[in-house]
Amino acid sequence: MSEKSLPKPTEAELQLLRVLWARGPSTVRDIHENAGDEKETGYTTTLKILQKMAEKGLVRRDESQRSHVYEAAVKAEQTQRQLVRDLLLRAFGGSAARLVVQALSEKSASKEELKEIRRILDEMEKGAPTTNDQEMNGSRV
Amino acid sequence: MSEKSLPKPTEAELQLLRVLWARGPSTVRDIHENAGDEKETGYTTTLKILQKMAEKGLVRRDESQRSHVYEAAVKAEQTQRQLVRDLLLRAFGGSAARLVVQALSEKSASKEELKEIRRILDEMEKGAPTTNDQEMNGSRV
DNA sequence: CTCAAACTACGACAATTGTCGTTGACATAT
DNA sequence: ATATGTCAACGACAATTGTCGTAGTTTGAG
Repeated sequence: MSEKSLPKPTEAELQLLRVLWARGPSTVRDIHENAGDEKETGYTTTLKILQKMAEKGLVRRDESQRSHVYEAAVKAEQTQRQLVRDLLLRAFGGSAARLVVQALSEKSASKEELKEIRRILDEMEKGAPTTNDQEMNGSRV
Repeated sequence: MSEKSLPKPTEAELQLLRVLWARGPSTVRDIHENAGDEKETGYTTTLKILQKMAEKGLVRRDESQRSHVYEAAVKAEQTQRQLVRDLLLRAFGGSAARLVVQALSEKSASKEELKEIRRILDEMEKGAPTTNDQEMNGSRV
């Protein structure tokens, strides 16, 4: 029922995953051109990282066309949860509350977001009493 | 007034920082013996990492004694904020709300924590409108 | 005084990551 | 059909990280 926890993506890998999550299946060139915010890097660099990711199982590759088409093999929410859990244990001693505080301390505290978070808290107290493994939302990263 | 954003600590470094935050200034041996939850590692490994951290400015070293005494040069909250900001940008497109949702989805959602978070939300909407640089709590990580 | 234990410093090493350059296969426009 | 451009696949490489082993020094016990 659940994929056996794939390796934590590295920074460069995560950047490419973000492109794939946003665009859906794409060619290397498309990924490369859409990934280049931070630092400009060569085409073959992107290619190689994608190949590594395919080996690791982070992406799937369709080789039926000359230009291979890559697709994310992990869901955004799944990966985000993995990263948050990691940070939670590694830096916050498992206290979600502390992590949330720091997250909210980041300028981001827009009124809409605060409202959204309250809504989620409400749902949370009502709905799932203990664990919650639901999938909940839909894409957009 | 503000330290010029030191490098993001690596995993091993963060583990040692956690010990320093919890214990205060300590000798290498103390740090080594208290850090060894996950994986057992040699004494010199811990020593070397601390030396690297001193070079980077993550810790301060008191060499006045034969057994040098190390002390965290970065505050827990400061580092946590840095890590959260990093994750926020890197994996959540800057949306704190989404990060919070994932954080809360981690089993950790104890009633006390939820309550605590609500309290913080309240304070947040009332008090500091924009930034908040207060120190707020006391150690324990 | 002598010898063992504890400590720091230093160098070596494998693994990982990100980055390119080159090569050879294809495709396409002229 | 030839030349130009695109693409995947390698191999090479520097930098970083975590891990030890060893050497040399200092401390302290007997």
